[in-house]
Amino acid sequence: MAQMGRPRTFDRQAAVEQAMFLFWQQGYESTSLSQLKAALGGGISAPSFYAAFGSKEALFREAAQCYLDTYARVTQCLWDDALAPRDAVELALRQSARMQSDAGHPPGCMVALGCMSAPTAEHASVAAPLTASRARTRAGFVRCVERGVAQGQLPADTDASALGAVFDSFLSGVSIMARDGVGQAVFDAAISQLMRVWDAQRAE
Amino acid sequence: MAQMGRPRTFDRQAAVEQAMFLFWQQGYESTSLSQLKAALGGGISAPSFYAAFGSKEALFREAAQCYLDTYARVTQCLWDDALAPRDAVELALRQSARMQSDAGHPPGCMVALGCMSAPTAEHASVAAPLTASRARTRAGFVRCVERGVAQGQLPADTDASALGAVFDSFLSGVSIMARDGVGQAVFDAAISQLMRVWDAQRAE
DNA sequence: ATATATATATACTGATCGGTATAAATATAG
DNA sequence: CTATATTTATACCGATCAGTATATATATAT
Repeated sequence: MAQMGRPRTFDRQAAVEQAMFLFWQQGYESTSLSQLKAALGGGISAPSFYAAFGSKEALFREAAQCYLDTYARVTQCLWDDALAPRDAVELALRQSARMQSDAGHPPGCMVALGCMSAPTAEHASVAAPLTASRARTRAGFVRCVERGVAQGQLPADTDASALGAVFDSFLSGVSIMARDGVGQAVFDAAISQLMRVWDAQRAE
Repeated sequence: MAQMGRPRTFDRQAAVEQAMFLFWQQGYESTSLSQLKAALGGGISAPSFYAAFGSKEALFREAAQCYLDTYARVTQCLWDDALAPRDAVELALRQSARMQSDAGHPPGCMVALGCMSAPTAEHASVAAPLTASRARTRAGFVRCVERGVAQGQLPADTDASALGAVFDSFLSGVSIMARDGVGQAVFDAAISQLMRVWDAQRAE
């Protein structure tokens, strides 16, 4: 049977997505309830907001999870053992750089930029899911390097955490460059250069 | 002759530095006047604040300039023609990564993290000096690559903007990793790996 | 001493912050 | 129909936001 009570007049999931775009653009603390209420569902009232989402913090958590379930999937290939590890790294970099440069949403990656989303001590815990996601991606790069070693494509004395950090730091930096208006073509050419770090390690 | 009128009871330059640390940690929008008043000179009143600095925005500009004149100098070597271009790039990376990891101030780089310091449209212009500094550093990396080409250390068909973007994006990413607690030793090892991008380009 | 200049302390401003109390509107369940 | 469940609209809450008016304190200039 369907839901009892008066039905809401806006699409809840669409509203979460609109909130995600606002938080993606401005971060948690700099996005006000007024902005959210004005944007969600074309404008909703305060009681509708709290009835639907509970609080600003709860909505941010939903919006962050929405991002992780969609846009953030571009780096999921780092955990795909069916891919050669070098291919997985390159694919993650290219897919993420392309996503971050796409029109239709704020530039950069909400997870990377989220390290400044809730910078005061008071709200630090709000951005914890984003912090965890950054750690996961970092571990994914390291894991690919370790797979490269295990499969004999990289020498046994390879410093996996250092090589993983090279790829991860580059990718985090793409968010800042994308915010500054650097375009996708530059990222693609840069990734081609960056992959030589892997190949140089291999040749030794 | 000395200053007329009642002397202020706090060190103005020290207060600018304390404000710089707060803005560095939290960004422009997330740092409140209450926090600034409580921190500056061990606690000052609102009229003292406005008499000394004019406004929150004016103080941020001073704090940003203070950063640019001190901590941000680590990348100045990118413009030093007395250095071999490859050495200049490596020195900028190592000096910046070390500075960003230093205790005694917030982790990461205020310029890089400043891309989320004033994320709303209302205050976007406040962070303009930081945006300009990022563009300058980016141009510095490209310039070093171009010097490498001009001096015959890199082939003539080198894509300077792509290679420059590799170094710049990596360095921007260091700010995010430093915020996440990654230590300086990892950065140093990563930089050694990253410099192979230059060497691989040279070998062709 | 008086005038001038600057900084201070106390108190306050309107606007916005995130969030809520109350009650009317609109659906289903029986 | 009535009872129940849920969303809505209007109005409001105390707290904090960045910033200021007024008057007092403390220095130099003459």
